[in-house]
Amino acid sequence: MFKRAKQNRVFQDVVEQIQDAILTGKLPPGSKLPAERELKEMFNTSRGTLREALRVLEQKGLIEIKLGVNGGAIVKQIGTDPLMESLALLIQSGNVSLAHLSEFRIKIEGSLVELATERATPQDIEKLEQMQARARHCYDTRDWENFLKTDEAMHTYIGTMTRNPVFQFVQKSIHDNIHRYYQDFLPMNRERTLENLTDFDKIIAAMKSKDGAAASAIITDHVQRFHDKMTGKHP
Amino acid sequence: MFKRAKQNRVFQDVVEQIQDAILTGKLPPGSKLPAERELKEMFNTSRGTLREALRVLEQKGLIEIKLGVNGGAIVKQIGTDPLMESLALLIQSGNVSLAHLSEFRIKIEGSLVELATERATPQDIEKLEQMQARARHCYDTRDWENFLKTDEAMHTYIGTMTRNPVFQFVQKSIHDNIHRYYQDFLPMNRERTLENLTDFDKIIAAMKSKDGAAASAIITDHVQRFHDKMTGKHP
DNA sequence: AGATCAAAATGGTTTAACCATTGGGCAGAA
DNA sequence: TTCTGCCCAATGGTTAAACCATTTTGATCT
Repeated sequence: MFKRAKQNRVFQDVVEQIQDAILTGKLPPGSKLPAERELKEMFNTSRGTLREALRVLEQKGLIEIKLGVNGGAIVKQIGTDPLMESLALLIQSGNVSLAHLSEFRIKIEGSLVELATERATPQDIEKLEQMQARARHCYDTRDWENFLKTDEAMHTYIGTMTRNPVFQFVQKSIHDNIHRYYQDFLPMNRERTLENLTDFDKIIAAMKSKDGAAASAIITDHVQRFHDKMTGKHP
Repeated sequence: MFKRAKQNRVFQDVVEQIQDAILTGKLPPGSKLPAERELKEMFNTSRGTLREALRVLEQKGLIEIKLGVNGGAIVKQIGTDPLMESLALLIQSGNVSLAHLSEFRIKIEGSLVELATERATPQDIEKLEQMQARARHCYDTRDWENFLKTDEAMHTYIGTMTRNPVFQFVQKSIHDNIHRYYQDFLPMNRERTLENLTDFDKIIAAMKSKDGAAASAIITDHVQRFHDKMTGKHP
């Protein structure tokens, strides 16, 4: 019949008011909030309490705080950073294992490539081919570090080709979190890089012929092989 | 050559130390931190600064703070709540649309059901059939509210059948965030509920015969139809 | 003009006090 | 004895005032 009376901590009220103003666009990204000593007056609270509210907003990724004169709280463009951090916490806590993540990635990357193939423009294909050429050059000159960077950039670019930020975020967060823990076990040798090159050749070819199913199958297999190698070395 | 010297705000150092202790298991879930006035001495800092650190840890979902005597900061089991909150922020900010979410859901739910089918135990099937019976009873008595609850419970249960928390989290967060904004447009009528019942009949049958591809196709179509109806009413 | 330094604005930290909530214990009534 | 009501102490929540650290601005000197 009755709901529990709301526990009202002052700083939470401040957080809600500012967050509301940001989400409704009254405080657009890039705009600066008044100085702490002014805000304190506006909210009729103490500086300590106000600062607790700012800490929360900062942690949520809604504002960024700069030092010095003309410093202060600046409204940020909302991004995926806090999401990534939370995910990393989940993984580090052991509530989610790398095997779980990897399994998920294997499934999702197939769908992602399929969607990317459907929506690929000629410019996209061209861009991918340029990147693939760069990767091949790295292979020829045995520049493994840049090969890895290019490889990652290609995966990321395929993510943007979906034109769907959810796929992009999920791919990036899964990829980052897997590699953060696996990179020590990444043996970069001729064999593996060549395999990578061949796979991407096939994927680009499948995309060119608009064969989403084929592209999906290739990348699924590609990611699966990576998964097997890593779990083999790190059981 | 040199990295920028780290901006060391005192409260950040406190956050890191406590977070470290939690993640390494030195502070297991359920354990209680010392009182603020003790922690303040241990870290050799002021209470205000210490409280800023606690606010951050609270926002990260690592601790929970209780009031009164015997109150204090209690280490929480790390869960998906902060992740869900960040995702909700992204959606509310307009950086991610419901169409994006829904498209993602259509893809992921298929993979999820496929995996669930592979791993379904006879007990799982039995559980699903019980829930389906309950849903049918709700349909017969026109109890739409409980029908919806049962429907959601079945989706969630299929998520747990994957035995992979990543699938479970992604499914739950996507589902929650879609329904939070769509529920006003949910017309619960005989036709739609019957359709739901029929779909689940088919899915359970496919699971029984271990036909993951079929189960996947059915649920994908199911979710797609939901998506079309919602976007039709709310373009 | 350019270099140098001082001042002011602003976030970061400290201190000390008081308020609010909660749980436990104690005294008195039933 | 047992229940009720009250008070007390521990603990988080809030306030106030001061000082420190960083950074920009601009005035001054060369």
